[in-house]
Amino acid sequence: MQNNQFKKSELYSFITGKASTAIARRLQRKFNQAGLNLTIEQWSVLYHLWKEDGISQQQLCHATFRDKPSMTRLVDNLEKLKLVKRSSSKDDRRKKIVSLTPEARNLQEQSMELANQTLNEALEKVPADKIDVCKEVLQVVYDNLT
Amino acid sequence: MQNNQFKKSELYSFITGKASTAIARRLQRKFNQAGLNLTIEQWSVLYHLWKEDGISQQQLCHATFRDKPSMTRLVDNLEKLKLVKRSSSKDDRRKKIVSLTPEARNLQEQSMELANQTLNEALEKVPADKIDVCKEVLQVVYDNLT
DNA sequence: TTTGATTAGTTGTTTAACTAACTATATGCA
DNA sequence: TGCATATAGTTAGTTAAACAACTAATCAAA
Repeated sequence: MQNNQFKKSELYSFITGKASTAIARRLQRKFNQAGLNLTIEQWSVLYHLWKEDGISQQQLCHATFRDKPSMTRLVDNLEKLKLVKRSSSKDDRRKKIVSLTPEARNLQEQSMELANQTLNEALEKVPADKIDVCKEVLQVVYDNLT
Repeated sequence: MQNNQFKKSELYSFITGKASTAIARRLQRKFNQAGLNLTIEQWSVLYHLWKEDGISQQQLCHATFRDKPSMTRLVDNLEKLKLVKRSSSKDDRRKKIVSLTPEARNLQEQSMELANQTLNEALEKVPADKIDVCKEVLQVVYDNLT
């Protein structure tokens, strides 16, 4: 079977996502050092809102690959930090629309710069073509399981 | 810069480890369906003990890429489940040696089979050479950051 | 229209991650 | 030897993830 060698040797670290854990820790440390009072999980929600503001919690669940209770609490905490506001959708009153505050917009440039730095450090000495293959494999894995 | 394209398009999902999250969720669901009362994190500790029984918590921290407080609680919970026992090292009384119980040894075969199934499902249609490249990239990322 | 199923979001509970602060033991050097 | 430092592990507090059970709103079909 084609994948046997992979499974035997690296099964565990693939499952536990050591690489992405390492990236997230590095980024979190950069946030803390920069005085950004923001968790990576909160940042990941803002990241999608910067791309498209005013989407529903459900859409954020899909974008961030988290379940509904997790998103409820993330939005709760972002609201406490005054970085987002909830409002009910006029089309569908079940939906809560999550919108960025000006304070959140001010965080975009700095936090994205730190994220880019982190990825540069993570991918140092990795050739672009290998990164592409890696991306592709991770995408297929994700698609296979969802 | 070589990595720009990567960063722009897939930065976020690389950081959040969507692929490894998907794998872990699938495996957890298999454990639950099989009636294995075990979290993936607990399993990851047992996994290393199956490879080498009777190592210290610190060694488990290194193997699983977790910090000391996390390991304290994981071992606490594994002890409650009667899957491991702590004992003090005779060489160094600061060290707690973690040892498998017979019950834990009984879980090895079944859980590893479910883990292998999960990886087969995850890596379906992914050619072996691409998996190798992906592994290599993830290893370099990990090494770059630790 | 009314009833049954679906969808959006919330709440409660358990487990885990991370930081900081702590205890206890071991080590190394003056 | 004695004291500073480092190491192993624990405890406390906050944030987050997963699951189940729940409320409220919408939709669809008889």
